Amino acid sequence: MVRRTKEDALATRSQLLDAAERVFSERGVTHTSMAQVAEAAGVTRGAIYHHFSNKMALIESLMERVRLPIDEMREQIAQQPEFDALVEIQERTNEFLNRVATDPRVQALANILMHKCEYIDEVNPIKLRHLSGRNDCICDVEALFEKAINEGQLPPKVSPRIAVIGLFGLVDGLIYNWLMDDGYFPLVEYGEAAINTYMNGLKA
Amino acid sequence: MVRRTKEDALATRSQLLDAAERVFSERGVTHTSMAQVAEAAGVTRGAIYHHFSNKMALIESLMERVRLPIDEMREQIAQQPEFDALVEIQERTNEFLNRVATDPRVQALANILMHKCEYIDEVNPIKLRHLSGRNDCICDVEALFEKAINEGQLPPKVSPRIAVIGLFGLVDGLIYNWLMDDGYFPLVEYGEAAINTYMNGLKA
DNA sequence: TGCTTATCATGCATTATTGTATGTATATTT
DNA sequence: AAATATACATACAATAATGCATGATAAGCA
Repeated sequence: MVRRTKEDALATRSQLLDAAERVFSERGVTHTSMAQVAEAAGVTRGAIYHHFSNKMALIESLMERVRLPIDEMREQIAQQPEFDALVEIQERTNEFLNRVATDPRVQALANILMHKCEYIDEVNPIKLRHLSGRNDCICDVEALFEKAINEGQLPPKVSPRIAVIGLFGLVDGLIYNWLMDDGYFPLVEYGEAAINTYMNGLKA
Repeated sequence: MVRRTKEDALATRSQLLDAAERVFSERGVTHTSMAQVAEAAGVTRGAIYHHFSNKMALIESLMERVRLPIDEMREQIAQQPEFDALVEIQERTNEFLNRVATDPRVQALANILMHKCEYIDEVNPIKLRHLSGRNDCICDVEALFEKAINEGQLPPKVSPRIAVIGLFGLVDGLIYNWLMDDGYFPLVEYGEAAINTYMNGLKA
């Protein structure tokens, strides 16, 4: 093609990211060549190398694209301090499960991260960023658990640290298994039930 | 080298599998070439291609090597019908966590499966075998949950299906997160606590 | 209006990896 | 003891992917 306008270039960039998201999620990151991404986006490799210096930069941009809405959500939640800490935890996790189950883009990203991407040294920056984002969420929820304990919603013997590690393990594991064998079980229904069970166990 | 005896050949094969396990777990499956596996095993690619037709066959053999002990364990457990279903479930899961945390070979395999291997179409047979093995375990535990419900250890409103999905999600998620950020939390201690919480939640 | 630069396409050289073919020496068989 | 098959090492050809260099065309700007 020829030189397009700036908006067109932005659109091309978006198309490339969309295509990468799809193709990576379908065929795996390292098993997908830049040419295949380009083809899926309807352009040539030249377009990719113009917008992204290499595959890792492409992936980084993919991650950056979802980091923004996540951060927004965290800020938004942080602004409205919730009355009931436990309810907030449950609502957040359920909301998260729902997003994974219904939003195809979130689902594709989760699939890439959990099943279509090898964590090797080269992707360390991406991994670190992912872990850092996770860690922020973990801290949020841990604080909520602490609040719940202080307000007597949970017995004081509960360790907020262990509670949050278990909760995140449960959520991640549910999503991991659900993505691995799609349709094996209804994620939202079973997931909410399992999380409810876990939260009840904390109260006992 | 030269022609060795049959036992030597078997040893070479073992070395190759050991090396593959290590190197795959460290650097990822697709990011590791056959030459690197051979080098780690102290042989050349010729040795690999003599024992395994390609990388997929090598991985399949890796999986086969752990499937045997797992099946043995299942049979062994099946032979001694346990008195207390819930205790058996807990003991099994704790045993599993312990194995992952302490046995470096099990740990390497789990790491490969969860973090160092892209699930693409080509590894479908491996994935299917993995899922089938999982499914057997899931059925075992589901039956145990049913038994626990029938014997009044759990309230009848509990769905054994959902219970087992949640439990496996929890265990897998704990291992997944622990492997992702090694040393982040003590797997056995926190894991047992979280599982205990979950099981208590089922009783409520 | 003319120059510069952004947006891509196309072609090329390099590299890495794979699979196989061949070689070789020894174990195993007859 | 001769023949054969095994257990590898080595060499080679084919493929594919990457990164870059170059080309083309129009947008943005003075």
